[in-house]
Amino acid sequence: MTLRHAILGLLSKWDATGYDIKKEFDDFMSIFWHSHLSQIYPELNKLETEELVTSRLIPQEGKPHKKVYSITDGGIEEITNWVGSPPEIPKIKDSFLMQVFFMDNISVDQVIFQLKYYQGVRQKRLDEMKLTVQEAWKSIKERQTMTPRLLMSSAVLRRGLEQEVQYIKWCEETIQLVEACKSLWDPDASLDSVLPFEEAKDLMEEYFNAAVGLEED
Amino acid sequence: MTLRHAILGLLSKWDATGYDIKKEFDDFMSIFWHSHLSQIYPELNKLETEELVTSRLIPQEGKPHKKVYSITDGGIEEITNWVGSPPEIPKIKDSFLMQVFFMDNISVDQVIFQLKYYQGVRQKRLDEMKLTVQEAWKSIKERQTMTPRLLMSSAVLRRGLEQEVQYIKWCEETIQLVEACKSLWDPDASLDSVLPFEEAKDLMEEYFNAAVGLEED
DNA sequence: AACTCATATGTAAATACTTATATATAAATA
DNA sequence: TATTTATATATAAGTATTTACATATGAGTT
Repeated sequence: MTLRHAILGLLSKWDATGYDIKKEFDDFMSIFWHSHLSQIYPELNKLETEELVTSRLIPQEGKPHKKVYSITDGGIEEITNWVGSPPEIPKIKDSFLMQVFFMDNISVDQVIFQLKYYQGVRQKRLDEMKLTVQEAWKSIKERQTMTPRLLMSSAVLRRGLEQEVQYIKWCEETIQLVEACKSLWDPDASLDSVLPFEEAKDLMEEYFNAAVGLEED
Repeated sequence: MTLRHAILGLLSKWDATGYDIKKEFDDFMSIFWHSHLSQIYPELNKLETEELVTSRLIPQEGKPHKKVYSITDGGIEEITNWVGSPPEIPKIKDSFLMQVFFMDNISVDQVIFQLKYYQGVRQKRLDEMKLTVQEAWKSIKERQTMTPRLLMSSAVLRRGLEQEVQYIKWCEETIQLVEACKSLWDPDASLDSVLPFEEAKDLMEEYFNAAVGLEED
């Protein structure tokens, strides 16, 4: 039921085609949503039969015709109600964290490789996002205006950015921890090469305290 | 295709019933995964026909019988391959961030209310998680042993914790920003009560820099 | 005494989402 | 020149997920 609100929310800002909506999803909104055209088009149809949106056909030369959707008063009411309704904690599906959770099944070197690889992928994403922010920031300064709309989308953008920054930092610190605890993986290690528990404990405490105070007694 | 890996991963640690797996999902694994029993049972059946797991019936007195699943060599191979396969950035669906994105449709007071409410919900979740960590930590110190398995699940746990901490901090700082920019919402405000652009710009810059350096020129 | 919760396994139906296919043209790239 | 990409809409088929239903018992709560 959230896809309809993603669509209505966008149409409360501008008129748009299904294709436009998809581009918006893939661009800025990818921080918190995604969807395929094959899901967007039927949803727009449903919204039209429910009279939350209306459409008009716009013929184009050389390109396929456009079906431009506009929001109705009913649609505005629906999206406004939803935005003000009690928020829920989204149920996460993070397949990489799941891989990490089961990484005791592979070698330390593989673990470190996976973490480094993922860190790189996230870094690339962060770099792209930073470019977007800088462009947006430039145009805001040129226009010399600040609006609630800009404010709220900036809040979302900051959340997206800091999420990337923090994931990268987590990768880094986890690589360090695993590197320091390497000998735990080796069952054939001689006793003096095995990590003593006290040392592991200290490393872990440091690792946790870098992110959250555990205030334990 | 990830549910099967969640199940196989768990069965690579211990034998379990579908019911046990569901509890594990709802408990520790909720940081990165969730699923319903009505999806877990059919998936276990599929895994059995593919010979990645085997099952045996265990009758119980007073309670329904148990169907305990064990992983096979084929299952171990499958999960090991998957854990070592190239990780992908999960596509996020965060309906709260979407609500925030469209919050220019409601009043400032409602915006602040929504943010405060969500912060509270997240805080409650963090408090629960902290309790779990403290218990786990106590038992680790009692057992005086550290293993790759414990290490990797600790890494996931830390990620979960810091995610909560950061979301709470984001709520706090966003509330402050919105509070400071309140006058933007009021179209009837007299000119001198409207937030000047320069002031808004400074507030925004501070807001972004608290999380990420934008290194702009 | 009636209701809810935890244990335990399942099926059925409905919804949501992904992947593949179909059509049509212009522009850009290999 | 052939392929890919972008524009634009749409359907079909398959997979994944959620919600509802069905059954059974013991323990705890209202």
